[in-house]
Parts: sequence; structure tokens; C-alpha cells
Amino acid sequence: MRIGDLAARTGVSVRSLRYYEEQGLLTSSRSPSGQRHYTEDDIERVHFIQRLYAAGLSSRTIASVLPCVDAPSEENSDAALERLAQERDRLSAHIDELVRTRDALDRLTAIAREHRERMRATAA
Amino acid sequence: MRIGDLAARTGVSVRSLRYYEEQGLLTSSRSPSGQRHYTEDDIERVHFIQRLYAAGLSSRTIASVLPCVDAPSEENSDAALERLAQERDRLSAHIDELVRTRDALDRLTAIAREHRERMRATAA
DNA sequence: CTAGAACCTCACATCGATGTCAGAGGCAAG
DNA sequence: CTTGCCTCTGACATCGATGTGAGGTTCTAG
Repeated sequence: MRIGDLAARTGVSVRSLRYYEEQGLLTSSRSPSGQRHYTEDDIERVHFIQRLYAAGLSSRTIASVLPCVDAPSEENSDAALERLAQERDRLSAHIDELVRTRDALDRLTAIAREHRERMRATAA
Repeated sequence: MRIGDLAARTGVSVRSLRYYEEQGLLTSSRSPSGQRHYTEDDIERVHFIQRLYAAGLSSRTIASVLPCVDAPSEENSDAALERLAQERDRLSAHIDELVRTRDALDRLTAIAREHRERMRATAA
């Protein structure tokens, strides 16, 4: 699979895929002429990377965590494991905060709607 | 309260407070010499703005939603109300995605830990 | 009154992920 | 072989929130 195909099948731009490789998040085998080739598995990997981006992790952080995915048995994943737990906690805290914000928005909506109803009732 | 005080009491930089004003998110009364003055209420407002930023809203979006907070009775808050509901849904979807990502991280951690245990057992 | 701290405006810098363009080479179909 | 699309590298542009610095004014404590 060439880079354009991977881009099409993941919805991620060609530019970004090259960037992921540059950041050490994604590897490719090169054809003799230098073109990148990917496997089916890379589709899943790209999706996972996207998730981590969406979770607010930076390229650096993702890179530090990925060894855990690649080689769960390696010694070097020990640090990655800790990193992983740390990011999980960060994410969890962030989720909590977002939920609180959502609640705040809900309260706001409720107040505004109620106000509108009252206006309407008064007008009627 | 002057801008430095507000900054100290909200943990937001002076620079950012001026930026918020420039974006129409925050207003201040000016002393004759042009210095900004704030009320106690502005502390809460700044915190709320920060929350919305943390929820991924842009300055523009926040500005479009704030009328709802300021004047829940106004006609113009009708559009803002819709905007608010829309952003709430966006946020909710985002939260769901983050939760799924957290689950994925948890699964990863579990696998990695299990692997490590097995290694340790083998070594023992 | 004076020194230092805080404030003002304006403008340029930064960071990270991505867009975009240029110039060159690769590959498949006619 | 040629035409058209895909890919390569490398570089510069973008966006939004914030940092930073210059040059000047205002406030406050001694």
C-alpha cells in the first residue's frame, strides 16, 4: 500500500503521514526508488495515533508511549509503561474537567430556556 | 481590582486577560488614566472562559456563546442558545471519544503489565 | 520628590500540526 | 515514448493563544 492509499483509508493527509514518520510514530518500508510502503496494520496504527492526538498528547509524548504498543515485552517499555499510566491519569483528569464544563453548559442552557419560557408566558 | 490582581487571582497571565478583552470575552472599566479595573465577578467570568478554552472552544465560539451568560433574556441570545446546544453536543461527543481512548490506554496498560508479570515469573 | 513596580499600546516571536508549493523522479496506460 | 498521476524532499505559510520586549505613562511607598 502506498502513502496515498493509506491516506485515503485513514482520512489522514499524506502530509501528516510523512510527519508521523518524521516524529518516529510510524515506519514504512521503502521501495528501491524510495517510495513508502505500508501494511494493513498501519491503518490501525494511524487511527490509534489519531486518537492519542485527539486526547491531547503531543508527538513527543506519543512517541514515548508507543514502545508499549510495539514491544510490550521489552525492558525499555518500563519507562513507557509509567509514561502511559501518567498520561492516562492526565487524560482522566481532563475528562472530569470536561464533564464539569458540560454540566455548566447544561445549567446555562436550562437557565436560558427557562428565562425564554417565562418571557413567552408573559407575552401571552 | 487592577489587571495584575485579576491575573494573580485567576492564574491567567496579564497578557491573556488583555487578549480576552480584545476578543470581546471580557470587559473592563477604565480609570481616567486608561488603566483597566475589574470587579470580583470578573474572577468567575475568567474561570468560565478558561473552562471553555479547555473544552476546545475558540475565542470566536466563546464570544458567540457568552451573550447567553450575560443577558439570558435578550432576543439575541436565541442564536447564542442554539450555538450553546451545538457546542454542548460537540463537547459531549468529544468526551465520549476521550473515554474510549482512555479505555484503550487501560487495555494497553493491562496487556503490558500482564506481559511483565509473565516475564518476571519466567525469570524466577 | 524619587525610585521601583505596575500599567499602557504595539509589534514581533513561538509552538505544533498541517497546508501548500516547487522541482524532480517514478510508474502505469495508451 | 509520452502523458498524467503519484511520490519524493525541502522549504515556507498558517492559525490561535500566549510570551516577550520596547518605549512611555501612572501609581505607590519611602
